[in-house]
Amino acid sequence: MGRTSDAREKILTAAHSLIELRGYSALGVAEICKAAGVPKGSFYYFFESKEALALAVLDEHWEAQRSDWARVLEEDAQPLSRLRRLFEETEAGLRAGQQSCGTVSGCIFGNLTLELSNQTEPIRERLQQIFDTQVEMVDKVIAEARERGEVAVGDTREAARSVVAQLEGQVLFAKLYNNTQHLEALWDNCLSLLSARRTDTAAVSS
Amino acid sequence: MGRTSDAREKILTAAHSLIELRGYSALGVAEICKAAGVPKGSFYYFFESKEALALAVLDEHWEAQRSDWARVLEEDAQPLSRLRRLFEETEAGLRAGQQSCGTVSGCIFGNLTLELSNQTEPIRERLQQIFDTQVEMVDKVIAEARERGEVAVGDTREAARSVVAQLEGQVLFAKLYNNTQHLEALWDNCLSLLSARRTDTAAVSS
DNA sequence: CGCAAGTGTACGACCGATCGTCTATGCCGA
DNA sequence: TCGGCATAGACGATCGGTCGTACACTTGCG
Repeated sequence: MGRTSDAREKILTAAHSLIELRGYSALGVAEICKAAGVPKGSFYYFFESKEALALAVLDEHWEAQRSDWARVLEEDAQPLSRLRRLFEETEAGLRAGQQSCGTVSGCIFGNLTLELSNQTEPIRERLQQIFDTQVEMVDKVIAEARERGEVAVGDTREAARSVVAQLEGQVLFAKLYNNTQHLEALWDNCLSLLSARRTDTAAVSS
Repeated sequence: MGRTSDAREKILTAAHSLIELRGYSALGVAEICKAAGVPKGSFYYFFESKEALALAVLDEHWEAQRSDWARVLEEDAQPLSRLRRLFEETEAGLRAGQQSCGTVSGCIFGNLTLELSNQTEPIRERLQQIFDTQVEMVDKVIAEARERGEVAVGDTREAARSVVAQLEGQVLFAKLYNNTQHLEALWDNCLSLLSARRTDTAAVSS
């Protein structure tokens, strides 16, 4: 018997945009079903629980975003160029989202991290895996750039973590002010984070 | 005059730690009252609504944090030294919170920003004011450092925003991994963000 | 000084709505 | 007719919020 209903996909799609827009806890199953045009009674046929839906949304969206990131970061170009393109595409994506729904919804992974990582262990674990992979993807590019002598960082992993942290922090601001303008600083800041430190830091050590 | 009660303060205290721990939407008024040891019926005598409580918690916590920041940032020391102390104290505060409740609760402002800034306009406005002030306080120190020739940034305001963004991003990671270790990178990253950019960026411009 | 009226504080019970979840059953293709 | 996909409806619990009232304390009159 093949599947005869696309209800699961409709729920996933609706849940994705609603969670992005309104978060997880403030969202009801009934509201998701209504937005998806699926009877509420069907929800628990397709998903074990509301939490299972959240995990499915995370998986689906991460799979899409990961392939986007991979496409950009594994291009045939200079490593730093690829990194720059990543920021440009991220910024463009957030702008597009703002255009379509009037509001900067931010990064769904960051949003759910701050909302749920201390609430449910399964979601925290999934988010950890996602950010681990994000950092690792950036790490590889930074390491490549370092081999070519384009950046001079000690610990590429830590540098990658800082770059992703900067990204999440700026996206937080973009959401708070509903303004994508400051995201333009991302690339410059990334370059700064990857620059060799000036050695006069001893002047301000305690 | 009628009876006096410390219920309002008890509610504020309990709400503060519970919101920090579990967020806003997932939290019920009844749960807050139970933790505070205050009858639920009293809640709406002291607060107009759950949202008004959240605003009061934000105000109270920001007032405390702002005086902490002011104390550190207006010390009689080199500007960069003061900035460094700010990070050290922030890290220490997060560590202390982790010790006391077993979990890194992160920054309550960042948490509520991602959870609520697209939900309720009053809370968004308050959070905007808070982060505006945070950025401004950092801005002043950076400007001072620039006057002394210790950093070479173009737009001190934008630099301050990036520093605060880096802070929020790293705190997000600390919460996600329940690990304050990586917060040690904050000071180095701050220095990087405030360093003059190497001028070979043209090599990777598109 | 004593005591009741008046005033504002504090609170338990309860509201309709909605929460996430489940079970009994309809329905359709094979 | 049969089997399993899909659904309607309702479950108990909890949601944010309201309301009537008992209490504590001041005040003013006798």
